[in-house]
Amino acid sequence: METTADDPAARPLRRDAERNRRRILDAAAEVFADRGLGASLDEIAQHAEVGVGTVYRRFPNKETLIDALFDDQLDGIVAIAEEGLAIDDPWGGLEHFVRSATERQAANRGLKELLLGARMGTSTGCAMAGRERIEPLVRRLVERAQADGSLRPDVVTTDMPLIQLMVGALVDYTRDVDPDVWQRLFTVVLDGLRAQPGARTPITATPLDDDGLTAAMTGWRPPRG
Amino acid sequence: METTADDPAARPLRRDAERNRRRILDAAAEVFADRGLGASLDEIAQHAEVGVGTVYRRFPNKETLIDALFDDQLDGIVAIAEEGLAIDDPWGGLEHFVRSATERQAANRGLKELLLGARMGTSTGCAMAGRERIEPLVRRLVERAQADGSLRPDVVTTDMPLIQLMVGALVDYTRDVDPDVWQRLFTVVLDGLRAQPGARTPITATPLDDDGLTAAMTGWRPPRG
DNA sequence: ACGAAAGCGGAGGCGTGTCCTCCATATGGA
DNA sequence: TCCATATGGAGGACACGCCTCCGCTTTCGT
Repeated sequence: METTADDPAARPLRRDAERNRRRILDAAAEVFADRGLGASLDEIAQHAEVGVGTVYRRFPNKETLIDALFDDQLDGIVAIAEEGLAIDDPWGGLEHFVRSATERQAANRGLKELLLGARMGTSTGCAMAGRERIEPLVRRLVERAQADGSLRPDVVTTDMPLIQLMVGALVDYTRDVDPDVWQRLFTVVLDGLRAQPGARTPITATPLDDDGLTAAMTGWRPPRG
Repeated sequence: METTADDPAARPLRRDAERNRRRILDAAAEVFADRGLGASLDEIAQHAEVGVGTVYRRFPNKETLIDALFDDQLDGIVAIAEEGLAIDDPWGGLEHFVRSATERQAANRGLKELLLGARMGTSTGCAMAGRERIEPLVRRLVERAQADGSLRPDVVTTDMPLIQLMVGALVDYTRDVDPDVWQRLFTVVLDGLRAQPGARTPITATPLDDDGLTAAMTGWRPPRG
């Protein structure tokens, strides 16, 4: 019980091994975040300045590594939903969740892929568990905002992940050109979700110019999984 | 000038060759439409009940085949934009364009990829040309609807392709489970685009249930290009 | 200080999947 | 008939990803 509650009969790792373990974890976090889960372990090893063999010694396969990395990332999303529920204003709570969750997915391609189930045959299992934890919270956020009359009554809980998906695609598409444009359309979507369309929320992010659009269309690293 | 204005000094193809050419074109249209441009020529050959060699005899490479196929598909999109401009009501015109174009992309994955520039290194060149023809028409649709006070003034022309992209991603994600769910969120987006949010447009398509959502998340053939 | 145990790197095996070529064989049509 | 034209599909060339293997290095308890 000296390390953590990780492995019952586990001697602590040798100092160099522990150091490399961290390097790998850090590198993997970085690489998965901006390349997606399709990133190869070779790529991660290189980024960690470590041999592939070392990666495989510590994490028997890619899935294990992903699980190790994203468990707490998923907790982060759950926490966001809980924060949303803690906000008194139902619409504010819902908006907080959708916006913050999207921001996090904008910053982390791997997380997005995990949440939306794209990529990876068996989806690493831990993703499923995460989604199951999130779903009831979102349901409550939605119902609360509808009861309150701020969210249009004809949307349902399952529409929310689809919105995340849409905006997530936009994020992937534009991130290299301008990491903030997605907020423009996000505002539009949010306005479309309101039950009482009092006023439009002003769009603040600057739009893409023609060159930017062309750049987004042509320069586009396919995800691969 | 007996075939069409295809090749200046071209003898007509032998009857069997011509027949196969059609088979290939038809098969390619079908396969690209529902698998995306990433579909392999082997796959197309098989679907056309023809050897791969035959495909390559007629179309020296994949790009040529794609160009041959999608030139008029792009014309179709241009035509939709023109129809939109022919409609008196500016909002109606814009909506006609966005909705119809999206429908077409929903029915044709290859077309979507071509228009949005995902996939294919050089994008086949003809895609660029197509986009350049479409852009000014869309610009006019947008400006007209804004002058008229029906489209919110803070969106710009370059936002339109981004909307197509978002909804297109949704379409890809859900098509196998329920080909119509995308219309739900499309309605939301459209409502968010209106300048005067008089009333919400009712959402008509039925939502995904939990199982449907799970199915969409797990069963997901990656595009590959 | 020293030796065994733990760890390391990265070349390379294996599998997969694509584009495209090649050539023995078949077919259309003058 | 006869040959230019066309066919099919095995397989070459290549790229890429996951993961293993093993000779060498480092750590750490004694």
